[in-house]
Amino acid sequence: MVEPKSTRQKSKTQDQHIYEEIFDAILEQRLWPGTRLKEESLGEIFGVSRTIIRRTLSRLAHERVAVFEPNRGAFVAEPDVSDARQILDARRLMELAIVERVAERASSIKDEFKKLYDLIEQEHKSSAAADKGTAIRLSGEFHLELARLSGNKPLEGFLHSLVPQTSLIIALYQAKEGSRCAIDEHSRLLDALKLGDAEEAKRLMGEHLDHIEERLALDESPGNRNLAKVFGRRTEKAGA
Amino acid sequence: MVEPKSTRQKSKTQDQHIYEEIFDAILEQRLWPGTRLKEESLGEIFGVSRTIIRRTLSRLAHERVAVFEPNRGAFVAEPDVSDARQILDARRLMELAIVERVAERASSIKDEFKKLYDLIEQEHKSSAAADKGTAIRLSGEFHLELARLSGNKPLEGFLHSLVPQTSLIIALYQAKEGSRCAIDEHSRLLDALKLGDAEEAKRLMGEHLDHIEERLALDESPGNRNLAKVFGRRTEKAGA
DNA sequence: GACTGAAAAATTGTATACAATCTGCTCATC
DNA sequence: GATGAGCAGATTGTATACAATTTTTCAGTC
Repeated sequence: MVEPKSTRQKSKTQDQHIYEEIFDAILEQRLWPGTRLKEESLGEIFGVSRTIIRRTLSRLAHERVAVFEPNRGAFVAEPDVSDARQILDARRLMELAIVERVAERASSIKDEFKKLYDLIEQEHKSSAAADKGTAIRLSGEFHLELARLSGNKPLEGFLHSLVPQTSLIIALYQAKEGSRCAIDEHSRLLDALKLGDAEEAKRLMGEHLDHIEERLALDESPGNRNLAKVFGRRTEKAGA
Repeated sequence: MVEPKSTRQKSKTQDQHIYEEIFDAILEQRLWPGTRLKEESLGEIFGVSRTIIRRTLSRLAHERVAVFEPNRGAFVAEPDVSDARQILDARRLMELAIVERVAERASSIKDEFKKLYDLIEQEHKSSAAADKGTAIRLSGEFHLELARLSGNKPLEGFLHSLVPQTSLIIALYQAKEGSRCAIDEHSRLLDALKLGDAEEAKRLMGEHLDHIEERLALDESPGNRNLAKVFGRRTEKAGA
C-alpha cells in the first residue's frame, strides 16, 4: 500500500480539500456573506462533478455557513442580528468550556502546545505583513486548535461550525477595525493555559470575546449598516 | 398556492421525513449501534433513489449518529467508551446552558410550555403501557423541546445531535434498567423552569443527568458488556 | 473438512442525463 | 416609456448509468 491506486481512494481527501478551501475563503473573508455558490462553477474550479460539490455545500449548509434556497442554489450565509447574538452566545459558552478542559489537561498534553505557539508566531508575521486575510484565518485556527486540545470531539466539532459563522458576523457587522491586540490576548491566554490556571484562562478568554463583540454594531437602530438585510433582499454577488 | 404542484416541492419535506424516521428509530432503539444502513434497501423503503438516501445518511454521519466506512457503506455509530464520556460531558454542558436560558426567558414564553406538559403526559401513558421504545423517544423529545425553547438555534442544533448519540450510548452500555423516575424528574424540572428558578432547574437537570450516567457501565474493566467493541468486530445486522 | 484463490454478485462512489424551476430577455400592448 | 406575457437560457433537483471496490460463492487442493 504505497500509493492510492485509483481516483476513488482520494475521495475522502478530495472532499476535505474542497471543503477546507471554501472554509478558509470564508475565514479570510474572501468569500462574502450572500455570495452565490454556483455548483457548476465550483465543479469546474476543483475538477469534479456537481455530485461532489453538492455534498460539500450540503455540509456547509448543515454547519450553517451556507444556506440552500430551494431551486435557487446555495449562498454564503448572512446571519441576521438575532442569529449573530445566538451564535456569539453559543460561542462564548463553548470557548469557556474548552479553555477549562484544556487547562485541566495542561500537564498531560504539554507537548501539543507547540502548534499554538507556531500559530501565534504566524499571526505576528502576517500582521506585520499587513496580510489581514491570513491574520484573521490564523486567529480562527488558534481557537480551533484549542478546541482540539480540549480532548472533546463533539465540542471541537461544534466550535468548528461557530468559528466561520463568527467570521461572517464580523464581515457583516464589524464597525471598528480591530487592533492586533488579539494576538497578545492569544499569547497571554496560552501562558495561563500552560500553567493550568483555568480561572485565569477563562477570564482572559472572556475578555478576548468581549473585545471581539465590542467592535460589532449589533444594535438594530435605523442607521444600521446592513441595509440588504433590513429590506430582506439578496446581495447577489457572482460566485467565482 | 394551495398545494405543492410537483414532486420537487416536497423535496425538503421528503428529506426531513426520511431523516426523522431514521432518527426516531435510533431514539427508540429499534436501530441498534452497528446496524448497516444499506442505501438501496432504504431507497426502496422510502420510494426514492439512492441520491436522496445518501444525502440523509451524510447528514446522519455529520451528526455522528452514523458512520461511513469507505467503500463499505454507512452504519449506525458505535461510540466507544472514550466517545461516550466526551458526548456525555458535552451534553451536560449543553443541557445546563439550555436550562439556564429557558429559565431566563420563562416569563416571556410561558405559552410555549404547553408542549412540554403534553410530552410528560405522553411519557406517562407510554410508560404505563410498557411501551419502552416510545417512552425513550419521548424523553429525548422532551430535551429537544427544551433546547428549542432556549431560543438559541446553534445550541438546539448541537443538542439535536447529542440526544441520539446518548441513545446509542445507552443501548451499548446501560447496565441497570431505569425506573420511570425520569418522568418525575422531567416534571419537577419543568416546575422549576416555569418559576424561572434557574439555579434549581440546573440542579435538577444535573441530577437527572447523573441518574442517566449512573446506570451506565462505562468502566473499561474486562468484564465489560460490549464484547464486539473489545474485539473490534462489526455487529453486522441486516439493514431493514 | 479446512484453506486458497478466482470468478460472480452485490454494493458503493462518481459522473451524467433529464426534468423541474427560476431568471432574464424580447416584444406586443397600453 | 412602462407593463406584462411568453419564450429561451441557465441552474438546480433527482434518477440513473457506469466504474471501482468489497463481499460472497464455489471449485480445487492439501
